[in-house]
Amino acid sequence: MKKVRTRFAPSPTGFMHLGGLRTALYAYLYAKHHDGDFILRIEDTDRERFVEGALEVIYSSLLSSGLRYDEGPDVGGNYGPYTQSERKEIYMEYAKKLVELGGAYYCFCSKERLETLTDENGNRKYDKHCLKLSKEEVEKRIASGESFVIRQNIPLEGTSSYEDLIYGTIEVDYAELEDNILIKSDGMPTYNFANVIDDHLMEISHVIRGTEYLSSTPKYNLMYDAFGWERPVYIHLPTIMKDATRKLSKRYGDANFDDFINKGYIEEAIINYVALLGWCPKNNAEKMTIPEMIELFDLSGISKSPSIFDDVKLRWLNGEYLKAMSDDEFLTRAKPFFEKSEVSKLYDISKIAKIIKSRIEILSDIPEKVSFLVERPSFDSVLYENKKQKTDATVAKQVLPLVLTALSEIEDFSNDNLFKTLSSLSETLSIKSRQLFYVLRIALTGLEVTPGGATEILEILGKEESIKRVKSALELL
RNA sequence: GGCCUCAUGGUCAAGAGGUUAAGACGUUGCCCUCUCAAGGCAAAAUCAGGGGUUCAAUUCCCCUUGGGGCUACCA
Repeated sequence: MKKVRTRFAPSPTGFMHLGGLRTALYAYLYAKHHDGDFILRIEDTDRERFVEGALEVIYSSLLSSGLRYDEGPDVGGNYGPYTQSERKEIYMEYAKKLVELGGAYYCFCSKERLETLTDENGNRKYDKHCLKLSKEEVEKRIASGESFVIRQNIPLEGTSSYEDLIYGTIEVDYAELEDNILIKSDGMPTYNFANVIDDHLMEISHVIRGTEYLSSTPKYNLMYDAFGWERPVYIHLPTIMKDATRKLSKRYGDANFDDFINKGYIEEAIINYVALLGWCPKNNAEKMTIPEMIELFDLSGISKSPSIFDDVKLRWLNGEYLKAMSDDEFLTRAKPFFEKSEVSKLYDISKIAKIIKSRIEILSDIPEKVSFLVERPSFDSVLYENKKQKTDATVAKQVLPLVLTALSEIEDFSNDNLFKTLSSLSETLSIKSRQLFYVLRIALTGLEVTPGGATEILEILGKEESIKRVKSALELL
């Protein structure tokens, strides 16, 4: 059996689009599931769209996502070069061959003339005007330096048909297709041409890409046929949507991998979530590692309809990854986000990390969650009032002074010890420990809701700061 | 407009003629609990509409409606 070779062929736009990332992931999973190769090819034939640093974005996003490619511009391989702009001569050579085979022809039409071809609906279809030019005339005009393009010669009638592994049989009438440009006047190929030549030359067995190519694939097949090449297997993927009517767009930052990383999502969670958009493994697994996905990946689980990107679920999944991390790993990843706040200078962030891990979904939630540790609170005493806990300012007034003395006598400010000592204090006061902890927590933080309980917060604040805070809370009462 | 294509809860989705129509996120409630999370339990919520085919359609066919894509010297 032929070796499975899939490819991811992004154009260097400066972003790693999440839709593109999913396409890359599926191509990778398919290849690896079948012990095949995954290839990266850069489609940079549009020179006007060149973006500085865009290649690095592609390389690093793929790598940090765990999608290692077997061949590519920066890792080499036997089918290079893997950057289309470096393959210009190859395309020209094959374009000329296609002209000889009758599958394409030179065209000298001016932009002005093409515009006269526009119909009442604003659509334009080339009229094969230059197809009737004799070989001699074409040669003469090229020799004289006239600018030209090479167009695909598509039959005027007939129907083309192919099998897509997701969508089934696709039939399109040739009459619907235009004699689109294969080689531009700058000598560069268009996507329409380059993808065919490269996929064949690089021996890509399965072409995995978005549905935007579903209806133009017949054009590509025509070329495979004209050259006498075997067509690849096609696997078209449904679109990822922002909402019911809009695609995920790079523009708005809702589709950009790096933006998600900067917001404190972790790579594994993004990849995992994106894998689930349009694919459901046989065992219905949701949280999966890449090796597990490779094992489970199957085309029958891929859906045909577009799916809407749900960042609420992504956040949840990211939270799952966070919770599953060891404390050390979490701390390492969370550190940059702690450092966006003053807390990292004032307290032991490893202690904060422990209590916060299960209370955030993305790392960028951290600074806001811990800000109360930086600023000593000022608050109204109504905060002490809580019906369920049976507390209010009166309870606070009664309990807090005694807690203060207790705190100043405690040497071991560990959570366990604080809990034990203060619990027994509540017993001697014959109040519920939860009442004591509630008012203490309020006194320490001035917040109705905090990450962690009173004793955990005491441990983080330390003896000195804790006492200061309780004192100042008493003054406010 | 033409062509291609899609359609199960709010979202991701399983199910491929006979099911009490899975599961997850979210929502709501309860339990646990030093607040909140986390964790546990439970509940509400779906087959777009209309025709066929069939003993039987969410499942097959057709139409309608709605969504997406293509229709570039962009990919």
